Amino acid sequence: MAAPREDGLKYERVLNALRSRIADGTYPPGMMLPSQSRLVAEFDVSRPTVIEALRLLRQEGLIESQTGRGSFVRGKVPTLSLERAYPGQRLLDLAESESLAELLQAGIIVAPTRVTTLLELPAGSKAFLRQYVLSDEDGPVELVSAWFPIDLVTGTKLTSPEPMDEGIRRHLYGRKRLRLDYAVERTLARSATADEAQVLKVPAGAPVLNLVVTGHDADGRALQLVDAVLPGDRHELRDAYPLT
Amino acid sequence: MAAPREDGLKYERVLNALRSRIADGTYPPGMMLPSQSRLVAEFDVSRPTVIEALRLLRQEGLIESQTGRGSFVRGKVPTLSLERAYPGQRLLDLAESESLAELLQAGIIVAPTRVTTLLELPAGSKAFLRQYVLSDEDGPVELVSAWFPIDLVTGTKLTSPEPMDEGIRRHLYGRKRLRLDYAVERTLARSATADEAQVLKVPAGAPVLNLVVTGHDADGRALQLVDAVLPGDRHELRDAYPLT
DNA sequence: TAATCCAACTTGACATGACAGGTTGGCGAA
DNA sequence: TTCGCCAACCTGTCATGTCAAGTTGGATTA
Repeated sequence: MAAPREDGLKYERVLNALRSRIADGTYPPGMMLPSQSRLVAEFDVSRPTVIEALRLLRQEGLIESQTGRGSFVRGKVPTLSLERAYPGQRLLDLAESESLAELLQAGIIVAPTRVTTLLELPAGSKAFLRQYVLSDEDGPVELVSAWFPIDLVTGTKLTSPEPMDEGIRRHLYGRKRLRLDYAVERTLARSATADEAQVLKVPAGAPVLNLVVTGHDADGRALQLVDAVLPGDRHELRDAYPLT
Repeated sequence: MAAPREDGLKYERVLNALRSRIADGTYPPGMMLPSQSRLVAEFDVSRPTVIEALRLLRQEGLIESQTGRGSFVRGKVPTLSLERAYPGQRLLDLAESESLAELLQAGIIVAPTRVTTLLELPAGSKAFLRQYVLSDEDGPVELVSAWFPIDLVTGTKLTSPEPMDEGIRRHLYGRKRLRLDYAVERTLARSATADEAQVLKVPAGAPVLNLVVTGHDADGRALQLVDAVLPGDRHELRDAYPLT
């Protein structure tokens, strides 16, 4: 009666089965799923287990349920969505695995006002900067600057120009007991600076999309700022999600 | 033992109580919540009910749970997040309640390529456009264009220049049985066109942030396109969310 | 024929009980 | 003193059963 721990969780088995039936068209959009009691019979699990699987499908936007009627397949949200919804989340992760990036500089320099403001540092103070460019086959597509308050990085491996062997987050937690808790993401359009234009190989003053993401600990203190600049006319951010 | 339907659901009572204790600092960030069994005793509900409340708190990013240890209060995500995560969702809603907006035009005109492509219409075809400007005390801040395929709006009240008395979505569903199922959102930076510059009162060619949101039905057909242009240097999109 | 009522389904909300497996702190042995 | 073991907690998962409430379609009635 208890739990077959080996081959995965029961609600996951139901979840995966239903998800793939939706994906391969066995249950086309608009169709009603088998009722909960029917699923109970088919998968030989209890109703709460079925309900858990349906809840997750609903959360993924794949189905919707109406009491008294049933659960129905929704249209296909072009995958991705959900987990990778926030571009900024990708950026914070990126600062950890900079595999395909070319490091431009790593060092302590005077931070621009925008950075000191968001990191809550005194104006004119210095901060640690790691900056790199991401490219695809057509050339540079993204200029990423990761800023850290100095007191966070002194005595850590962040200051060395070599790639990090462990993630930044784990590193900060190990050394300073600091954990990122939430992020604030700002999106704006502006003209490229001369430096940016040169690195990204766009005309000076060309419109660029600028993402500024700050990572905060549970007390609201800003621990990290990642600034991404991408050429506005050549790249766009795309995101898909279900409507309710 | 069954259900006091009148005064709200039990898991909601627990949820609200815990949420307000987190909000008012009774449970400060980092603190461990009372264990599930303690909450069962305090609220006089069953454990599944407590678990449901905790699940929702976790989903809101307010707490995090570790098996074997307990549930812990996370830092304050500056509210909003969650529901209002997608700027595009706001835009699709906006097209329904255009209270504070000034209507610039409403009519059928030849659609630009970008619009016909995304709405999957033949190049050069006409489409229905409703266009308005949103302003705040400093002047115009957003130029919004809502496009619809012609066959969707003929015979509906959408073509009249008066504000709609019922929402666009409900209207479409009532007349044509069409339901928006998911949205695709694109964010890019570009230079303002002459028209846009004039309406938004920015210099010609100034960088603008451009959101293009398409609403699709369950079959993937694009039913609606909303294009928002905002002056890049004066306004930014901001979003906050928990990190996991 | 048309309106009404009801039985059969369906989802949602809970209670109770049970076991698995991670975490922690204290106690006793080396 | 230090290491290792173990009992006490804690969350996660799952089964079984109950009741409420919305929906639907067919039988009954006016």
